[in-house]
Amino acid sequence: MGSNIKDAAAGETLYGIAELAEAHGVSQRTIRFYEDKALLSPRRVGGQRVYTEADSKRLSLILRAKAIGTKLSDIRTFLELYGREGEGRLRQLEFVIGKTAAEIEALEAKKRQIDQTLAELRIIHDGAKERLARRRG
Amino acid sequence: MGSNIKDAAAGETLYGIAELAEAHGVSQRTIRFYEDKALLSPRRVGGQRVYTEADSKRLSLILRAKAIGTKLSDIRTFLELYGREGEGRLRQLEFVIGKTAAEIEALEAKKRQIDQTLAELRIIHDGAKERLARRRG
DNA sequence: TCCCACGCTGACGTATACGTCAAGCGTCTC
DNA sequence: GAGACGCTTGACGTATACGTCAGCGTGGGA
Repeated sequence: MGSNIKDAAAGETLYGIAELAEAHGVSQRTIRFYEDKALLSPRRVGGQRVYTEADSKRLSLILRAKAIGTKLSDIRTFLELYGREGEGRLRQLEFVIGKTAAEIEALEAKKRQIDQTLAELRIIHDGAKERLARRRG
Repeated sequence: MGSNIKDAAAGETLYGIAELAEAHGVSQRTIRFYEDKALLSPRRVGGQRVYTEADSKRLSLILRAKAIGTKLSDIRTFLELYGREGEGRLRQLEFVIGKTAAEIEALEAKKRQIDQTLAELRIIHDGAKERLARRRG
């Protein structure tokens, strides 16, 4: 039972949209939305979407990128980089190098901002804890 | 002469909305929007908004929080914590401690995600650079 | 004195990221 | 074979974070 599609002829593991949604903790609507945005492009079996392990990992990437505040449109261009990464054309390589460098810099800047905010939060947190302790002590 | 309001009676430095917007690199509309959302509440002088240094710092906080992906509504509750932080009532202290702890944890999780993404990006980046070097070498 | 730059408010528009609802089709089950 | 599910598409709705535009008021310089 479970609707996992594992044919006798041991192919790779495939998933239906319900499973994928469940596994990643997102709604089916969200997954279809990502498909509209060309972030995912599952195979179709009689009209129904069928996802591979690769699709699943891709979705993980998407969700992680989203979690750190990357726009879906940016995520899309990045996934294209991933895809093209294997190709060797010069212009493409330069493009990839530039894009990744820029993104790396942006993320490191974000980390610095987070660190600064963390520092402030800890001051407030620790201060409040101390005052609480004094009141009780 | 810039419209900086510095009266003879050396009070604190005050800013008009244009200056504040310029200084922080945001639009006036954005600043008014934040006021609608109760993130800022400048004094009024004959209907016009007048901002203090404190307002300016507050705006910095808001913008940094936004940059790391915090929703404006969350930023607002956090600014309220900042404000109340001085008070000593027990329930408030506990509230602040809980909220800040949760936020600290969330930010650290975000940092971990960023680190993971950074690692992946560096692999792609370095790989592309290497292939580029080989082609040219 | 007149006019323009600046600021204010309010209404409406836009982009992003989904949620919700309706209607239809295929299949599984009793 | 009749529901009951599950999945599909399409249309419309919603929340967030602003941008844009119109219309009005005010103060200061030519």
